[in-house]
Amino acid sequence: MSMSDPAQQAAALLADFRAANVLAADCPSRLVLGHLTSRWGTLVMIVLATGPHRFSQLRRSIGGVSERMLAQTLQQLEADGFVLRLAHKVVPPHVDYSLTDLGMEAAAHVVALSAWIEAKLPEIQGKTAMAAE
Amino acid sequence: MSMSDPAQQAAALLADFRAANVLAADCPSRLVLGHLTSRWGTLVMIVLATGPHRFSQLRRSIGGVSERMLAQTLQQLEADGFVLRLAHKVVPPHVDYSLTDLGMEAAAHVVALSAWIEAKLPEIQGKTAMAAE
DNA sequence: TGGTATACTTACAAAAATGTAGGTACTTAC
DNA sequence: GTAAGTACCTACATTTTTGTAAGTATACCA
Repeated sequence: MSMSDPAQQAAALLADFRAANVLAADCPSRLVLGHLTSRWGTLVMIVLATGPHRFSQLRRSIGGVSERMLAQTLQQLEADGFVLRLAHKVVPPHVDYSLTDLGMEAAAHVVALSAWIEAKLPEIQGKTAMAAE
Repeated sequence: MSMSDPAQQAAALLADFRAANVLAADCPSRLVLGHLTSRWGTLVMIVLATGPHRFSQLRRSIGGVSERMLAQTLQQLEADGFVLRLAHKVVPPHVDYSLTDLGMEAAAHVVALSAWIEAKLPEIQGKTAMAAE
């Protein structure tokens, strides 16, 4: 558990040469991965990949999100630079959400994963059989 | 909120022609997506994508996992047919975990996403600046 | 004889995520 | 004038997730 393990020392040393490593507990990439793979984050990216949406449009598109969670998720994705928020100064409010270039790249991966799952679901469920949860 | 909205009815109708849809709250694909994008599920897939591992080997490779969470995560992934568990009947126990063919396909997407994040982290952090959380 | 290692499971507790309900400010439709 | 729509925020309660510690059975090492 201490740093007397040579294998651990070598791993720590290697980490310095690597920009980021999701396997390291304290690597910032873990946070980003967390945002992109969060319960609602993934779905928001998938919907925005089809084009810009307004807040309530997103809410209606994503089955089960609450306003609170949608707002929170959008803020995280905006902070990471994946989502662009464009508020028109009118009343009632009108806000458009869209993907940045960075967001589009990220979304591509997320969309690919979810599309794969949707396509393979029958096969996956076949194997799962009666396993619960 | 009721089903009197024609747009919602159309969406519901369309869903019947689609095998699976992660945007629907009750679609089973959501569960699978959840397993693959869970905090530890993603990391397990990433490590297993590099080859078979034993339980404690996985535990050491993935910074921060507890035994409890690793065991639970592996069971989910096994139930979905992504991971194969091979227990040798010896004492002390020896169990090998590896990806099934299905698991390798799934892992490819997860690995692509995490690799992209690792590569783009500097750019992402640059945009994030001082945003917390 | 005691400590370490393997691969777990279980009970309990703490932490984190999420939902619910209410409020804001204003406008259009009925 | 009343209800609904817009895009949120805040407080509070509940649910879910996750961690911690202990236990299981056996064998190897000193």
